[in-house]
Amino acid sequence: MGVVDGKPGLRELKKQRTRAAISDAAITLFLEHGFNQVSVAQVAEAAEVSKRTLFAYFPTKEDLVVHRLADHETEAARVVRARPPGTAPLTALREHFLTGLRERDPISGLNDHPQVRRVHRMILDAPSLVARMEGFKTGAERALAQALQETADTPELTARLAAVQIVAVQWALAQDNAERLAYGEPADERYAGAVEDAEHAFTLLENGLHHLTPQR
Amino acid sequence: MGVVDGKPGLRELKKQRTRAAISDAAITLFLEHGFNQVSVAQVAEAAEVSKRTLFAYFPTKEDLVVHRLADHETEAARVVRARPPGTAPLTALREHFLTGLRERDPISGLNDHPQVRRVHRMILDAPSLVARMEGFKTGAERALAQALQETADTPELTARLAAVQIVAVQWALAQDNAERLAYGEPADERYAGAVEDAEHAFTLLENGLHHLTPQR
DNA sequence: GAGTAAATGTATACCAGGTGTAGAAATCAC
DNA sequence: GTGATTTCTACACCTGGTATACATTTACTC
Repeated sequence: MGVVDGKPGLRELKKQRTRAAISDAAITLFLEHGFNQVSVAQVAEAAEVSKRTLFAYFPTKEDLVVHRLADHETEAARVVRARPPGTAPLTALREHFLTGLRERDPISGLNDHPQVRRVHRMILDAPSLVARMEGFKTGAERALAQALQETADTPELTARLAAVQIVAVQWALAQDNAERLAYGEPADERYAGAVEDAEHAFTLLENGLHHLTPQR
Repeated sequence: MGVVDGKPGLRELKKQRTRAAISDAAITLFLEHGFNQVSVAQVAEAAEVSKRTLFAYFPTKEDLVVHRLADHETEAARVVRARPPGTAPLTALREHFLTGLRERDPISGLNDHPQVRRVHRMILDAPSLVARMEGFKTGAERALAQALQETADTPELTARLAAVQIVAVQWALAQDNAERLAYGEPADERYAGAVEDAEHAFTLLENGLHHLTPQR
């Protein structure tokens, strides 16, 4: 029953294999023809599995894509929890984001490998997938809020407010990078600007928006 | 063709009437039995219209509900654009939000009329409707970013970052209020706390998160 | 006021995502 | 092996949404 079972068993093994086969078939087909252009029946056929079985492994068509990104949902929360003692949450998060940029982590929007870009394009072209990504943000907010509350001794409301701000900003930064890469800018060329933007964004988070001038 | 036409015409009139009939039938049925428990065919029948006609007026089932909230998508942007000269965007938005609380605007989450609460419950119970609301947030962010950029002489990135933070915070405040009301707290009783929370949130937006202690 | 083009509504059939059911087949424990 | 349990499958079905082809209504022109 547990995730890591002492007795893998033939059953568990086949399950994992089937799951991987379905997921692989799905990604391959989706990348080739587009998410909306491929039916779940086609995916099931390609994976040599019945439609019903497919839905036993992935409750919705969208899950065939997004299950691979599930880990990222709690990433910010984990970073906050794992920060070294004496470090402010925002500092740890900024450091982590900058590391992501440096390593071209796809989540930072700064990875221009064709594979990654094709995945990105596939998601943007399918409204239902975009909606699921939005849902991810909500999950990330909740997890981060809890992490802040528990590890930074922050009141519930403040934790929630901080969490939604942070998640929104990180998301915006990543989207901005991805958008520029989609326009053809190479990642290495964008890197310096991405770092600058990230620094600016985290500074804004720390110091607030009072610089917004009243000028009209 | 224009929204306000000198010649309403019988055609236009009937169209509006049909549209209203469909929308009313939908809301009534959805509130009574739940969004997912009512099929569009039932709505069409209740409105004495064919299914195809229904979809000519509302492109998706969700639109039967959310078309009534479409105005709110650009509300924050309008507030920023309409602020008196010499006023900071955040000041205008805070003022507007507080006014919403005072007037128990449903968008502030502080309206406990049974109708409003039932609508709220209906939305929360239907994942596809929740997803649509998330989409609203995205639209609100975009509109607000543009308003900030155009009226506050803010760089594009800063405007976007500020916009996502502001929208996220307002949404969180409203959700928090709505949640408490859903738990039975009367709006009048919650009012003072809601104002306090809003003030706190906007202060946080203005002054930043540097108060988040590193304490572990 | 009659005739006609355009817009609107309808019936019907269809596609895709997703579920319920009952039973076949594989796996496991003994 | 045998029996119980899980997993898979085939099949039928429901619902949201679209395509087509046709009927009806409205509005404009003369």
